[in-house]
Amino acid sequence: MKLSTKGQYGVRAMYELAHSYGQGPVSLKTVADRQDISVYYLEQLIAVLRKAGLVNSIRGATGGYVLAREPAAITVGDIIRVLEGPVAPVDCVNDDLPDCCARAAQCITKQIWAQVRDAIEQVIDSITLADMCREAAKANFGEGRSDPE
Amino acid sequence: MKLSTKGQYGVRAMYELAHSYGQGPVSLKTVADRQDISVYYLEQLIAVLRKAGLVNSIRGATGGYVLAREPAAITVGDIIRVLEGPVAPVDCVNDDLPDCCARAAQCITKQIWAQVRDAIEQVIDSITLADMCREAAKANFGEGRSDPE
DNA sequence: TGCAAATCCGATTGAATTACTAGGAATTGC
DNA sequence: GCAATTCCTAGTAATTCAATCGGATTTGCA
Repeated sequence: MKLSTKGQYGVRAMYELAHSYGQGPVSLKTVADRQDISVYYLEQLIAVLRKAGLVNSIRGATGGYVLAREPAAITVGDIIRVLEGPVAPVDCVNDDLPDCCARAAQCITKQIWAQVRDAIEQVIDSITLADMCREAAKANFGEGRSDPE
Repeated sequence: MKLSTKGQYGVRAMYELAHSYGQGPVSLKTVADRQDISVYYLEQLIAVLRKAGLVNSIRGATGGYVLAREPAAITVGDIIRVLEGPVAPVDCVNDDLPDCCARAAQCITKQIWAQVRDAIEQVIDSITLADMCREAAKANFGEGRSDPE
């Protein structure tokens, strides 16, 4: 039941873009430095996010990345699904794979995994990047993360 | 966010033992046949469950396995934790690893993962093997799974 | 007493995944 | 034209997954 670093790093990187939303593109190097992530690795993750339409890129010298939508319109669930795939603990409750299990009909565990999936989705689909920014602003009242650069 | 087959098979195997609870030991071969699991593989999983005190074994010719507690006293969460480890989506909200992340203090994502963990736990810790047997009995009213052997 | 059925235990293995690392091409602001 | 950036592809060491196998030990039963 682990989330890989793809999802973890992805959410942190997207938060960083949300944090600077409206102030022009942010370079990957900046994001990587602020969140302690390898630039090379982050490069791959952001490519997936870009292809999924969650971020836009600006090439060239002062280029970087920008959220494709406003922070309030992107949820943690959006990011995780793009980077980790469907949030189904097992394939038989993954709607993208309708008939993956021959035992589905008589399987007693299927409804349990569906409940787990729903519980996870309810959390991650209700938290937006805007929510995260709000939380961070509240928490850092007077310390640390108010550095102007 | 996937559950490995360890957890899936483990829950199904434990359900099978619950299904025959009070009727003497059930051999691994029987469990494996009924749940379409490799006996060799299941052998490894049941060994873990035994060492964790969830099942007892009876060796010898008519031996097999028996739940160590009554079905109502074993939850899906018990089984998953034994076979898959702590249900923390990331290590920083795993209570067994107190100081695994230097960024914990200023990390905005930590509380999200804690919410995900809690949501999962609320589901799997509230479902017992007895619940599963009850559900199965309800569902199979008149079809299939009432085979006398 | 011996056979068969079972649990036990440890080793191996092919495939996939993870988390990077690296190299180099293309784009663009200054 | 140079430096900073995005873009694309490939490689790679380590780990985990999901079995598979061989053989030792225990025990019920004829």
